[in-house]
Amino acid sequence: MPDAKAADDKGTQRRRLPSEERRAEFIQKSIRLFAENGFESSTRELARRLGVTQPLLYRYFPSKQELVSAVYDEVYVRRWRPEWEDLIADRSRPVVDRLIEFYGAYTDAIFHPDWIRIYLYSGLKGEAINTRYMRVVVSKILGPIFNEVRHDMGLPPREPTQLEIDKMWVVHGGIFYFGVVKLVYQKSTPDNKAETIAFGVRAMVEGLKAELAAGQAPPRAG
Amino acid sequence: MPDAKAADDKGTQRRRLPSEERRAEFIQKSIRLFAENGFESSTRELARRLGVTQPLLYRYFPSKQELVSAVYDEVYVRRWRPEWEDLIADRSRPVVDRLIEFYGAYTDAIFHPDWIRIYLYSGLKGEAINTRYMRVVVSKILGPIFNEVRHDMGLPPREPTQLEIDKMWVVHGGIFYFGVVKLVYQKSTPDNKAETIAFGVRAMVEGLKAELAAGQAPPRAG
DNA sequence: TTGCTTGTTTATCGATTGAAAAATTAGGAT
DNA sequence: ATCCTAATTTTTCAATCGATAAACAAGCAA
Repeated sequence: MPDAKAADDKGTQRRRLPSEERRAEFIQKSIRLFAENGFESSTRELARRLGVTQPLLYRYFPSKQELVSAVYDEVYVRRWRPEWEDLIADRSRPVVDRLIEFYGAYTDAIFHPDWIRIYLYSGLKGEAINTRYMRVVVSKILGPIFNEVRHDMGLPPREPTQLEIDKMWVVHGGIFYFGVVKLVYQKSTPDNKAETIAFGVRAMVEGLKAELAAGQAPPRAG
Repeated sequence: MPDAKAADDKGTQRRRLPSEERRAEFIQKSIRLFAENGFESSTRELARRLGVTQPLLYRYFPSKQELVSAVYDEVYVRRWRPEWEDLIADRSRPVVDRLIEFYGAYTDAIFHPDWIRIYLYSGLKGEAINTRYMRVVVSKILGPIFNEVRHDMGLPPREPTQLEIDKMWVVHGGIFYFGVVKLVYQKSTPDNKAETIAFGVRAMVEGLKAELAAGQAPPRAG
């Protein structure tokens, strides 16, 4: 019994991890795997990457869907930085500067193949968390930006209209989609992220200001 | 949703279609199915929707991958309208007008859930056709727009730099992503497409002009 | 009618999937 | 050493997948 049986144990002897650690490992490797191959990736491939057997997964997650949900939570919820909201609202600095810095930090967080691909996959699946995330973007980013621009123009805050939000989506989504093009389609790293973001921010702020000024101007005859 | 079951065994007697017609039917139903559930959708589900049995597929396509390729061809290649290129280049009209009309027509063609979802799915799969399509966008849309704006400023044409293309991607991709948000994430129809596009086009043209004018200006001391 | 072509179905295979049940074993506590 | 708990593996199952081979049947030609 102390006699180790003829071993294919090789370098990889069976590692025994504390429950919480193993669970975290499953989630981390799942993020990578699901990002690469979508959520239909097999649990066996996942186990293979972890160096364990497939049924072990079901010790930690009652079903594959539960694992997927844990991945969503990690990717969507955990990467949001509450200080971004303060950054946007810091009126001691010019609004364009703030937004350039915000989008720099925001894209630092989300311009990773794992994040972007899981976001796209889950969006295509129609997952509820995706809809929830979009509402967060509107309420924590686009809405606040709208009112910071208004404040910069000396206008009182108000709720943006759907059309105004949609116009902001064009630029916000454009910055995101720039990341998609670079990281997913071209599989490369953007080497001019800062300049491209600055272009987008200026376009958003100036476009928005033009619209708001036109809406504010007295109606012309015609 | 008609449930193809015993009920319509009577009404729908076995339909025998000419080879070409049946093949086209397979492709059309595949577009819908793959758009909904991704390319891992089963051939049995496809056959069910067609009201035929699954092995019939293999009379028309040697493998599922061949069917997928046929879908790509239909969706990517067949929807491109060569007249778009003339529209962008029509110098008898103001450049902003042209671009607003172009993007109106372009989004009329691609703002359909089927197209957008298949585009996203194939992009995530890293299909070669996706890369090819992106190059078409650059050479037939972004590049020409760049030089139309330059012409509008009285500047001679030249190849855009990568940075300039990337900046244009932000707006172009923003318009596309606006469609993604509406059609995929919100599953609704944009009711303000024209105004949103006009906003994007103005932002692209004015932003580009500002950059080109700055690049053109004599260097300042400092 | 008979016969032939071809569109379609029936039956089936081997591989792969998510998942359950039961057997094993690592490793700290006693 | 012995025991006990919990981490891990072995074994297995029922569905489902893409694909093949062979049987069947609709419709035109003679």
